[in-house]
Amino acid sequence: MDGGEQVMAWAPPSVSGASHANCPARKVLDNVTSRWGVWVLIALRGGAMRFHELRDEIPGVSEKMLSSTLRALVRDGLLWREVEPATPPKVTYGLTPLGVGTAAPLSEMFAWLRDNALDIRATQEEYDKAG
Amino acid sequence: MDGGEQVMAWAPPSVSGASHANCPARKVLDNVTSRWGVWVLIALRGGAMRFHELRDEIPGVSEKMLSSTLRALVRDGLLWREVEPATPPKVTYGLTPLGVGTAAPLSEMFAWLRDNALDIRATQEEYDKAG
DNA sequence: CAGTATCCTGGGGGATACTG
DNA sequence: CAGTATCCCCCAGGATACTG
Repeated sequence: MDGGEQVMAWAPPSVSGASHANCPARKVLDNVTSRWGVWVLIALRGGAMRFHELRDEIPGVSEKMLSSTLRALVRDGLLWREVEPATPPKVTYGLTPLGVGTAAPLSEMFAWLRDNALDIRATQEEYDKAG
Repeated sequence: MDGGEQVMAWAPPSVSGASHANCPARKVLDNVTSRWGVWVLIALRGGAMRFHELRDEIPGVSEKMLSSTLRALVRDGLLWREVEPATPPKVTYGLTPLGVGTAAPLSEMFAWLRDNALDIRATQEEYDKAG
């Protein structure tokens, strides 16, 4: 995808208790929290899906972006990809154990946000009014 | 920030069990999972911080991006902002209850990724080798 | 069906300078 | 200290077309 890797030996002082000394997880986090990565992970919690099923399930995603998002997540080991040789071809994507552990808190966070949508709206309007 | 709002009345069929019918949380999710939003939320779990403390705590962030990230998260109600009138000025940011509930799973996910960093690296190299 | 290939644009985001 | 203002670049990502 890039080849430049860029592990970013960032060694932060501490980052408030989290203490993530060396951080190769950073790039992965970027993939996970990428525009479409979030939705792919959440969507696949319901079970493995095929390419076009995912596309149809995730509103607004283009095939190009879905494709590259999937590739990145497979590379990170969060997703598996299975090709069934046939015509027409049949390709299935699903969460690996690593992906399950990642998707779970993500889904939890999304649910939290969704459940508090009304509060959020209110706060936003307040903020905009009182600019 | 934009004024265009764009609530995206997306009404997806289901998105695998999550069933997030209407989704104003989407924009918020974008803010949360934005390049720097993640790190701000995680950093503030350790307690409230001042602007420059945050800047120093989050490697690579520019003041411009930190500023706009903070503004967005305050607007969403995930952060509070307190100004202590003085010279020099003193401004503090912290997690609201809403922010705590958001940052918790986020932090959990990050920890999971960090704990599995070695597996991830291995999978990536495997992937790259086997093109 | 499951993708690539190609072209193109908007705005995310860095660098720098300035202000209350 | 805590930001804004300005300039500008780059690439994430959309549209469209094509292939095994």
